Amino acid sequence: MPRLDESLLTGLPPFARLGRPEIREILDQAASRRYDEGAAIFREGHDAETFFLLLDGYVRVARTTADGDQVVVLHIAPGQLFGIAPALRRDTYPATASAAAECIALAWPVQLWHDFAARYDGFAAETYRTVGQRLGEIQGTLTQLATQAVEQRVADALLRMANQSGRKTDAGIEIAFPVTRQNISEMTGTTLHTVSRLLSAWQKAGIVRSTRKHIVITAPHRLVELGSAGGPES
Amino acid sequence: MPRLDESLLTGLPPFARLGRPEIREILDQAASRRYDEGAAIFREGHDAETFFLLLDGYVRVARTTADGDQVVVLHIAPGQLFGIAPALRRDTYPATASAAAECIALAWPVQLWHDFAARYDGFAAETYRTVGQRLGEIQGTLTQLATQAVEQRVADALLRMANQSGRKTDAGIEIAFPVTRQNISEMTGTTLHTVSRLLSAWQKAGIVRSTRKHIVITAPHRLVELGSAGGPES
DNA sequence: GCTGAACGTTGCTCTTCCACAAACTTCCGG
DNA sequence: CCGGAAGTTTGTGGAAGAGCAACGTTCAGC
Repeated sequence: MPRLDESLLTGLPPFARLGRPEIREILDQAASRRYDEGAAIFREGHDAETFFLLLDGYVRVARTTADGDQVVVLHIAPGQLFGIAPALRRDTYPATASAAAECIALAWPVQLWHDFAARYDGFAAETYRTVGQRLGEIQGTLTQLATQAVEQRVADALLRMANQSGRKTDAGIEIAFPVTRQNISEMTGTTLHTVSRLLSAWQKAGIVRSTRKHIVITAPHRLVELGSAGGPES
Repeated sequence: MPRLDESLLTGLPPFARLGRPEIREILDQAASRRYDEGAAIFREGHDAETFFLLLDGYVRVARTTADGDQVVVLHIAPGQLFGIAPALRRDTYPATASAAAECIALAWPVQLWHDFAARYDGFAAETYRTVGQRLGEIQGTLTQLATQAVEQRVADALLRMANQSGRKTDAGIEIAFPVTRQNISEMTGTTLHTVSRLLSAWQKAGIVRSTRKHIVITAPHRLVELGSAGGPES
């Protein structure tokens, strides 16, 4: 296995306060793994044996209900830790993670988590900051699901993805990983049919352009109007 | 102020591994506070200056949307820590907490949190376990909201409250704190009207008995049927 | 014992969105 | 180049549940 380069970790929040030697130590204990698009990284309920740092790609975290429905809880962007069950003293993963696009991740055995937390300054703090952010994000999604209409939720879901992973192109903001209508429906608690209709309508209105698994937002401001409140008030 | 008795904390998970002298230390730094039913304990977005342990009563944690809707995220039962923003490196509360029933809580200034975590064995670990549990709970609510019909969500909300705070009476399981239809609708993302109709129907069917702000579940198993799957499959 | 406020019930209407269905397009492997 | 799989589009009911409205009930304060 090629030796991993230290620049992979420098600058990332959990390791921000560390010097090269510490980063070297951490890297030397990591395994690098690759996942094809759609591949499962870990599954809900399984023993949490590993925690991860996403180097490249996007990870989708989802839960499955008793009757087989999927609900997408959040997305992980490059540079973030995930599968951090040990930080919350869980010995089992609370959700399923799969590669939304082809992914490269570093993996460490859970036992090392407490080591890292004890030994490396800022590591635990940053991890918990991340947990806090995700908790907030999930609460936000919950709130939206409870109060907003479908159109607003879908608009917001698009904007959230664009914010977290948007690539600016000449045509507008492009969501950087493959997304199906089905995926979006799983994020917003609706059906792929409804999502398809909304996207078609928005495309006709010039707000988005979409092809198979691929969405570009051409008029973000109009989507914001749709999402945050409902139609433009009188 | 009367000196607080050590028995208040012995046996509670965050302090389980501590001896009397440590518990004494912790208590001596605590302020005891009382809140009337409905009183706000802290508000979303305000500076997190204090964290709490609920001794008696029930706390409702909610978020408010831009257009004034409330969404109840979870309930806190006696013996649990809450307002633990510092554990997640937040300097502001992510939600609003108010007393669902009259409450007695211990309060400490946030600065002490890191002290406690560093000095007292098991304190941080137990706190994070709690965070993990709540995260799981919220994910569960999210999943339900995204996939289940209103009737099932309301049934489940009742059962959750009964599980967490149920008092067994001769008539059935009684929810130990005051709940309005409005409250339930805020937990389930529906309207008080719909909740009222459901409760009426269930009362006619002999599943619950309810009076003003007060609910007794007389046939929990039938509610479980309603919640977990939908009507009894052929 | 009144009065007003908070809480609860119920009927009706109307919209939203799901369910079902069928066809079409894009993509990939052989 | 062909065939199938995966993803998408569009149409047509129909049902669930929100919105609106009006009225009834319980309770606390004076």
